[in-house]
Amino acid sequence: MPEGHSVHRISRQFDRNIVGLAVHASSPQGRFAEGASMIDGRTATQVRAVGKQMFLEFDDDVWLRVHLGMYGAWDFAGEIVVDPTIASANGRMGQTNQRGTAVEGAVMDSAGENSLTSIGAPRRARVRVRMSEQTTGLNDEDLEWPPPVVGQVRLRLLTEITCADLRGPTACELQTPDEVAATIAKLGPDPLVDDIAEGEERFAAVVARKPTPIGQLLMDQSVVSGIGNVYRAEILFRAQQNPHTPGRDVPGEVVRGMWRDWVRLLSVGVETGQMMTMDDLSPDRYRKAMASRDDRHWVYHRAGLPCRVCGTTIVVEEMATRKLYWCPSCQT
DNA sequence: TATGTATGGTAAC
DNA sequence: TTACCCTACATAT
Repeated sequence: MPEGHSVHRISRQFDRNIVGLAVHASSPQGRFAEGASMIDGRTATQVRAVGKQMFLEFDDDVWLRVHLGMYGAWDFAGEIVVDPTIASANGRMGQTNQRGTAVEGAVMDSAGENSLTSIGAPRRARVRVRMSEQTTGLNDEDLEWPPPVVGQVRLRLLTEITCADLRGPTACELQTPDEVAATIAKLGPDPLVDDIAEGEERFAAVVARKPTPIGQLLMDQSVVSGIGNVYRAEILFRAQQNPHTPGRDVPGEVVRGMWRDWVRLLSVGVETGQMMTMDDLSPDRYRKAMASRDDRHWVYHRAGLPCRVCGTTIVVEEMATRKLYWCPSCQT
C-alpha cells in the first residue's frame, strides 16, 4: 500500500539491515529464479529510493529494481535493527513473545510509543515486520530459522540474521547502472532525493506548460515522484484547487505551494508511517475536523460525506482511471 | 465464508 | 482499453 513515503521507509530498513552484508537470494515462487541466482552470494552495497521505486545495489554493478505496485510488500523477519520512527508508528511492533527469550536489547512494550522513540537510536529486536503500516509481534512459530515461506514469495533475501521477503510486486528485475540511471532520469523530482529548490523549479516549469488537468499531473510520476491517489486528493484540497484546471492555468505560486506541501507531507509520512494530511490545521479547522469524524483525510474516501470545512457533499469521479475525491465548493 | 475494492503501473491488445 | 499482480481489508451474507 505504498505511496512514496512507504518506499522511503522500506529503504531505511534495507539500509539498516541488509546493506553491507552478503545475502543469500532465492525465489521460492520461482518467478525470479534467474535474478535471484545472480544476486545470491553478493554483498548489498547501497539502497536508493526514488518516488515509488527502490534500487538495491550489489557487488559488481548489479542492481535490483523493485516497484511494489498496489499489492506488493516486503516482510522483514528475524533479528532486525528497528528504525525508531517505524517502531513508534506501530504499537504492536517489538512486542516480546511469551517466553521472552527471543528479544535482545531494550524493546518497547506492547503499548508502543515509548522506549524506542525516546532512546532515539535503533535497537535490535527479533521480530516479524510487514513493511506497510502494520506489523505483527513475535509468536513462538516465528522462531524458526530461516522462517517458513508463506504464500507467493517472489524474492527472499537472507543474511545471517535477517530475512526480507518480497511478495506481489509490479516490478522486480535486475538492471545495469545505465538502466538504473535511465529509470531515475524519467522520474520527476522527489523531495527526499533532489534538492528542494531545484525540485520546485522543475515541477513548476513542467506544470506551467501542460494543458493536462492538475489532478492528472500530480499523479504523473514523470512530473513529480511519489504522489499517489491519496496524496493527490489531499494536496489538491489543501491548495483549494479544482482538479480539472489545466496545469498551465494554475497560478505559479499555487503550483510551488503544492510542491512545498508535498515536501512536508512526505516528511511527515516517512516519520510516522501514515498519510497524515490534516497536520497543520488552524485551530478552527482542527476543531471542525475532530468534531466530525475520526479520519485522517480531508476528502479521500469521503464521497457523499460533508466537507469538513464547508459542509458541501464530497464528490468522487474517475480521473486517469483512478477515483478522485474533492469538494466542489472549496476547490475552485 | 464470500465478495468487492484498493495507496500503481506495465504490457498486451 | 483490459488483464494482471495475487495481498489486505471492509463489508455483506
